[in-house]
Amino acid sequence: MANFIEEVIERDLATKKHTKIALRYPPEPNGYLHIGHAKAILINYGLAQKYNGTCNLRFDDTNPIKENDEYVQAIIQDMKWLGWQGNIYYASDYFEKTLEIAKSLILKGVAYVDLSTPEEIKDMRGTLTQVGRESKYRNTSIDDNTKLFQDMIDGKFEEGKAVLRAKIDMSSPNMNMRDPIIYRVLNAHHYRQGDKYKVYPMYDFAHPIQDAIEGITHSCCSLEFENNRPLYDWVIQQSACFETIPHQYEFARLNIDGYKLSKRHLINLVQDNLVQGWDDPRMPTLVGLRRRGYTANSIKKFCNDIGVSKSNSTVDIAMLESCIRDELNHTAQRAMVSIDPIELVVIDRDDNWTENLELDTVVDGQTIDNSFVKISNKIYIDRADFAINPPPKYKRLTVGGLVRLKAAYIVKCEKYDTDCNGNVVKVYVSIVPNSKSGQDKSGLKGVGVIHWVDAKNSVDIKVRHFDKLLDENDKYNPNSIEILEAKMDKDFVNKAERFQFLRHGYYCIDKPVANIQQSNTQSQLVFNRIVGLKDGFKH
RNA sequence: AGGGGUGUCGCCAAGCGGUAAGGCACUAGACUUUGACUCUAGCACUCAAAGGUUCAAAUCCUUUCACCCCUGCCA
Repeated sequence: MANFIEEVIERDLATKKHTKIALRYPPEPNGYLHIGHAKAILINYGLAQKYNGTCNLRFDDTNPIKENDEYVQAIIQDMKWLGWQGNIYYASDYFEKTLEIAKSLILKGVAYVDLSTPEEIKDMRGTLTQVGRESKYRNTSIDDNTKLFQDMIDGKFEEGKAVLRAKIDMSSPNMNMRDPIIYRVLNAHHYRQGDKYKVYPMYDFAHPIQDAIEGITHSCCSLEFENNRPLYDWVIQQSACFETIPHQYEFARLNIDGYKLSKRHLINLVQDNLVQGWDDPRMPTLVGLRRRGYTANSIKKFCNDIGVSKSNSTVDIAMLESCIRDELNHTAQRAMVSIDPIELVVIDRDDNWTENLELDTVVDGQTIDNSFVKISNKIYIDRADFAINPPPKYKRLTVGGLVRLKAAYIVKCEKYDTDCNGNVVKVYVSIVPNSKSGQDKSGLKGVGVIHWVDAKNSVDIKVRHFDKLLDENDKYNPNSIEILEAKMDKDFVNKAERFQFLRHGYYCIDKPVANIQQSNTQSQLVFNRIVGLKDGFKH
């Protein structure tokens, strides 16, 4: 089952239009990559792999004002994390060639220097329903244009005083074809080229040239560039100096319900300190997702599942969650962790009582782990696992009720203590005889099971639960992070990075992504909840 | 004198004239020492709408409607 781009490639390969395909992912280094970029990366790199081609990483660094090396390094790291391999190029390395082509267009009479003000140029462009007007500089002689452009290159014009324009059609219904600007004067320091250049090419001019230089066969980008394709083709055609003629194909960008996938928006969240940084676990950035605990494989699976099409769509976050659950269900270390714990005392055992119990993990009928846990007469259970007035179908501990302590015994609740506010602080239970896990002769069936943590063997941890960063009005959701106190068996803490905390969900030890400075350094162990378990309990 | 795209289940998405794949979500049940996993069953007589062509239309034609993109010296 091939998507529409694969169909094009298969046809091009079958007709020998190309014997080998070449793709590229061309980010501007002006921010961190997010999961929407992962989709684009995986489409391009995935296509290259599937058809035995190549996929370059090319930094589209034609606007020095917004770009820097921190972003370059971060992007390289994220690309590699996703499994990409290939060559790295920089658009700014092509500036000489780009300049040369611009000069040739002047010589061909299809480019001219316009000395109009930005306002005049905007005014002359017309509107969506009105044709534009031709600039008075449109018919300057080739010699004068050549000299004028050299003056631009030499820095003889201030910013905004001169631009190089392609001479196409001021009455085109496509605004991009109304004599688009292809070079502008910029007195900015370029993070790689320094102060070498005073003029910088515009995306529409530079991009097709970059593709052609690298021999790209299929230039895949997102839908909003559809209107730029005629200009892309125009530049390639007018340049007339390339062996391979690249073609542009557009696909819909990713939208996820409850998230806003735009660099601009994410950079604001970081700058406004609404999040801790680019790698905040709530962020849809690749570094954020990674810190949250998502694996590269789960993101690949997700991008594969959502498909490639040209229709604008918004994917349910449940699809992403399903991908990581599916993976971690088979790979995550299981551990019992008591969140918002209350004390539970076994009244018919003394302080010296201890047993070593076997905790098996069975998934899909397969035993994937055997661990051991100690128990004593003082343990912790979740506050939510005890109820004085249980709701219907409650399968946990109630006054006078029975429940099995996972991997241990069935216990009966004898009594409980509350504090002055009526909150339960301690629950007392007795052990049902002959009910030990694995050798149960009690004859009791259908008893609910809850997890627990041995008090003597426990360590305090914090767990962080996350919700959507934005509310339904796209405003910051202050409840997007919740920090809870919990108890964990200290023997399990270092067993893995990613856990399934039994009956809770999948968690990952919090570890700031390298390269990114982290403001809060906690001495206490912190686990991020990647995603909760599906909950079949009908409340 | 506007142009370029897209509309198939709650959400993605196959389908390319021969009688609506799949995934996610959801519902019911089985199993269960995780209310998880797994299993079983259910979930579009209909493809934005209306006409038309055809033995046969989501697929072809016509008209209409809705949504997205384009008037940066951003990419």
